[in-house]
Amino acid sequence: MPLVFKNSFTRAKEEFKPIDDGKVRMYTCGPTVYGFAHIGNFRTFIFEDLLRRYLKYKGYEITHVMNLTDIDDKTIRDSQAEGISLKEFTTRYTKAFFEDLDTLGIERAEHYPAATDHVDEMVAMIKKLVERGMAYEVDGNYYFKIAAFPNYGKLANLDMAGLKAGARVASDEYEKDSVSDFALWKAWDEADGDVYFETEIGKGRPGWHIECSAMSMKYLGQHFDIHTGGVDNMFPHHENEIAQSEGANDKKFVNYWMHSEYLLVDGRKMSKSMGNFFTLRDIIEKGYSGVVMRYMLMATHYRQQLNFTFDGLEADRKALDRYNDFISNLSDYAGGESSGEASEITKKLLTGFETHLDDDLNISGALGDVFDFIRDINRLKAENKLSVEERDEALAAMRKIDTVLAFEQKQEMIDADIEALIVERTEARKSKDFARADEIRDELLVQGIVLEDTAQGVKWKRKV
RNA sequence: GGCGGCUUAGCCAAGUGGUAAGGCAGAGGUCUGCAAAACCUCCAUUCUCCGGUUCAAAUCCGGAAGCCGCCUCCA
Repeated sequence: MPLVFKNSFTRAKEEFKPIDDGKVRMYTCGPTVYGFAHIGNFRTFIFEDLLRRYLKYKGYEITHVMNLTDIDDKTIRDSQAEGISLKEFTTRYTKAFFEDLDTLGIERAEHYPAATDHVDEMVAMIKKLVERGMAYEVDGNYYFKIAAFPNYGKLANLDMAGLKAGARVASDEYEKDSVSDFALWKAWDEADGDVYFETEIGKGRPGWHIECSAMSMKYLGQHFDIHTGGVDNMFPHHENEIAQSEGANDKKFVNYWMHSEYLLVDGRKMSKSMGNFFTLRDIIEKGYSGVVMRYMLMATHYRQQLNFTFDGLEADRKALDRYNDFISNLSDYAGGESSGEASEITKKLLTGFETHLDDDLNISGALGDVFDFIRDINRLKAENKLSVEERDEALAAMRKIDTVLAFEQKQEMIDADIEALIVERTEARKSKDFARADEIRDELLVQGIVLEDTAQGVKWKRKV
């Protein structure tokens, strides 16, 4: 089965063929580190994690770059409001961002270049664009000349000639040749305070779009395989990246563009004024673990809008329990007689899982295969028709697909006092003191420990 | 005004021509302390509506309704 992706640029599903055999170079638009990232941001990062992990599963060697935007209007404004340096301010939120990635089980990219560390590369690129007649300077500001790039608008399918000069164009940009031209470099002004770079093209700071072009080129070359991001970045950001990169290099920039759809909350785009705005930290504080959020953000196909609700999160918690209970209970299973069916069932899981993910990361289909497998193996187990070898084969398959899903919860050691309570409860049950036993169980639940009385004795797990 | 997407069971969600995956909820059952947890079984003659093409349509074509988004802050 060939691996197929929907390419936003051609608007068609295409077989994935890397530029270099067995290797994938991909770029992802990362966060602007001026606050805690919200769950909509993480929907995109989870999609990219699924893509990355599945490419690795398929045996590709990945070079993945995610930029950190640590300079822009918002970072400057908010750091000044706090009276701390831009660096101190963005370092705080960069650290928080990596903590959040860990919470969600998102695998690290190979490179996380920060914009402020790559101003030289951006300046070089701007100079090149000016030399080639693709950019011009007005009062220390540099703009990209869209008229010099005939393909502009091709990604977003916009006809620039038909665009109206809308009310949203800022009035202070009157000096541009065309309202559509975008800033590559912003000359220093008083509002920037001590935030500026002294460079060959003057004192100022880079625009947002140029950083992704300059940094992707530095780490991935002028032409690479996959560029991802949220749909809202398609225009103008990615359109501008194409214009800058191809304008500077005269070479195709990216082979496959992949965009993830929006996350909505209660059917609407998140906004602070609507009261439906959540950071990952808000969700964690409400008692959900990162892996539940991971499941929710991942379980709906990346090109479908995902409506976030707490009811949905509860349902996902249960589904995730089923996944983890299966692995845990199967690991504890002592094995029985083989019925000869298990190998076929396990093979079906792997085939189905791969066939679905090969089809533009059809995760819902893949999860359907996983839950089919869980039911089929549980049935054999209930009838004692699963041998030790078959059990291990099934577990190995689950571990294999979990390198992509990363849903499995390893049960770390529990505290001595919790252990003592579990022992006390077992004693209480022996002496038929069920009131005390239930009291202890409820107490442990508050601490996030769920107990299960099985024929082989008591089991515990952490609530996810 | 221009461009794009979506509408499948109570909720979430796969399925792009061959007769409706999966999860949650619900019902029944196994185990058990008439418990919890876990596990098993059942649960859409039908895919927003109206036409059309076809031996065959949730899937293709035309039309209607509703919802979401993009058109220079935005994952």
